[in-house]
Amino acid sequence: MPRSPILSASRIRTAALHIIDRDGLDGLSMRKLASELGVQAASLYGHVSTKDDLLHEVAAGILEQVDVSGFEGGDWRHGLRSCARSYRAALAAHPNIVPFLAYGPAHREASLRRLDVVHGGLVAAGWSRREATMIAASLMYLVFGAALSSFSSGFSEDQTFYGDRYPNLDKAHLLPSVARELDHDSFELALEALVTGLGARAHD
Amino acid sequence: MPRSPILSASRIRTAALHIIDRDGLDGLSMRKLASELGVQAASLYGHVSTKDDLLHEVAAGILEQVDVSGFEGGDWRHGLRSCARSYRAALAAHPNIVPFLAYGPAHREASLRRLDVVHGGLVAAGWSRREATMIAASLMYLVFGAALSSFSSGFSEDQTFYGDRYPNLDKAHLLPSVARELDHDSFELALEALVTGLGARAHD
DNA sequence: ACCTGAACACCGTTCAAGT
DNA sequence: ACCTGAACACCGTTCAAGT
Repeated sequence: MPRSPILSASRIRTAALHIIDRDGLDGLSMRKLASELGVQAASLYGHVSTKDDLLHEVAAGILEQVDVSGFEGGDWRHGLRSCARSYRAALAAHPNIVPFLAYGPAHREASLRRLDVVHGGLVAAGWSRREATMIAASLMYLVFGAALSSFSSGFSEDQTFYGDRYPNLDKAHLLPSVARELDHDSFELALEALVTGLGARAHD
Repeated sequence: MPRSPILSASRIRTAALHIIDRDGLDGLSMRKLASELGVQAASLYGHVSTKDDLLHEVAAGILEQVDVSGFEGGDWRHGLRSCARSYRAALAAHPNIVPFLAYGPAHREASLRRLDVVHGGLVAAGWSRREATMIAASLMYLVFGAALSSFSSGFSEDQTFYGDRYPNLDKAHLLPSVARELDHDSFELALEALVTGLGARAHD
């Protein structure tokens, strides 16, 4: 007979994220979550309205980590770079939830607030409102694409898996161990190319 | 008493993709799929080994549409542009399946074959094997990011939803009707910036 | 050869009931 | 106030049985 509550919304969120990190997005069920919290599934609904809602809350917690302050200096190149890196790091810390995060980010309060800052920073740097929107979108494409279709996930440790079917591909790059570093470098290359490419049409 | 089979693997794939397009990825269940084919759920398992397997087959059918022939001319800029556009178009035709497609594309035969062509084209144009891999990755990031975190999905028709909370955001850009065009233009901007940015370090 | 009916082990969610 | 037990309407998948 516990005098203080076992459950709380934040304890539930933490446990849910832990399960997602460990077992994947499909590995999270309300029953498993409850059992790991030492409780019955039905008990969760006193603190959380729905599974979907819980996921949105977990998602918001991750978005909260994204640091958008790089735009404060007035240098849009630095703002873009630092924001992109921070965003990517936040997503890479919890790769399994990215597919959910990517779904309808526009409705998310935390997402819009950050988008607003990026947009404002770009306009302050001389871009038109329309350009600012498109550049912010490009940034999102890159960040979510990198987090999602990441090279490091999905390659086989077994080199013979690829056989000789792909003559051009460098087999060494398909090793998961190499792929993590390659993912990082590819993201940096794409980010730098984007900033350089945008610079070619900048107003400064 | 039908003399010819009702079901076939391809009829099942077509119906599955139709349901995904209409009801979303979560809207596809084996029971619903069976019922729309006028059959019991168990019957599907004579033609398809598993739901996951079915999804992979549907995914392969979409990847098949991606045209990678733009690299044949030897112009890597044209190759990159045409491949990116074709890829994006293929994904945009079936946005609901993109989260699944993005998951572990590296294991997919169709995906690897196309990646091999892109890689070969880049190397033929003078990029190193490592650069070619990173550029191909960048391309994937952009394409999947654009297909997934697309602006056109997720914005509210209701302008008052956003209130005055986001002073910088141009409210007009949040309209779904405008967002589709904005998505296209943003993708083109990012693609052009990427090609330009890469050109700054090209070997030609 | 192809499809069905019934079953198994799961889901998310609700709600009266217990403490 | 907080948690439980049982139930409802779903899942994916298997398998003996029907034609």
